Amino acid sequence: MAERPYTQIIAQLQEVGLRPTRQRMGLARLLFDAGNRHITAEVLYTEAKSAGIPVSLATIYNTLHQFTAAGLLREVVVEPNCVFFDTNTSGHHHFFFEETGEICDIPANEISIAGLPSMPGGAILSRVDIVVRVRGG
Amino acid sequence: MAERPYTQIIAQLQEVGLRPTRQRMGLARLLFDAGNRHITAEVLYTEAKSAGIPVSLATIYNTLHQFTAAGLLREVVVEPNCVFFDTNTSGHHHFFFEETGEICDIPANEISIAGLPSMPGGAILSRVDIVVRVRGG
DNA sequence: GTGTTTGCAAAGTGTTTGCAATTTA
DNA sequence: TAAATTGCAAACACTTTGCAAACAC
Repeated sequence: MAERPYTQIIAQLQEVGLRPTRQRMGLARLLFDAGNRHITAEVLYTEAKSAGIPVSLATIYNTLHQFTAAGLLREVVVEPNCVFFDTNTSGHHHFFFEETGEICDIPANEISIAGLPSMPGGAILSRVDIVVRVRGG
Repeated sequence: MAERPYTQIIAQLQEVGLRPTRQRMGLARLLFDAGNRHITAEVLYTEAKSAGIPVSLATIYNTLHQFTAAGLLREVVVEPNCVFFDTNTSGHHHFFFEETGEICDIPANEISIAGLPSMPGGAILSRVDIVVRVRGG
């Protein structure tokens, strides 16, 4: 996969109101230039280190939350103490492999909800998360 | 609501292979004698204290996990650092109120999945969790 | 220059563990 | 009495915070 030009990464960050700092650009490249990813803070930190991006764990957390708030990432929580950040922010759902603790996307056309429940008085639908938990495979 | 006789609580615990200790019986009463509940470890600890059940937080965690393993409870994880234990273990789903951090049951007949995805090679379906996230209400 | 971002190390949160004392059967 | 259970306090993993130095504009 060819690297995106820096100008494009800079534009992506500026569009959501984030200054294109060295750390954010490096992390954006790791996150968004390799197809859909489901990554934890620790793993991203390790990857950043091996990629030679000078960054601290605190900044990893800051950046992941800023990217999430900006709509570049989606947070996926399946198990206690296991938070993934998903680079696919479009409506889709996940398989969760109970043995390995990993998740993967369910193709959008392979699942849907029949009959959304009526919202409890006055509530507004925000999002529907479906997790299909599987063993083995 | 009339209290269940102790014999019934003892039987319930023995059925799943747990010794009916003072702590487990007290917690079982708090958990199961008040309809469907979605409770956190901390809240159960507080309730146990006010109910005069002599119990430590470590035992709360042990007991919740033992009850879950025994099928008396179901663990529901929606947000990082927010684990609920649900006394309703039959197949059903949840609303999550983003502002208050609370959850509540979705009546079973009000939601269902159209078209389960094909399992990734060799995997066996364990469970499907649906969380309908709402704001306000 | 001014305001934002970063890194460090410390603090925080929720949960688990090790082990001696207690309780159950 | 033997085995299971409990409580305490310490350890733990993960995440957040405070503040000074570095950086972007």
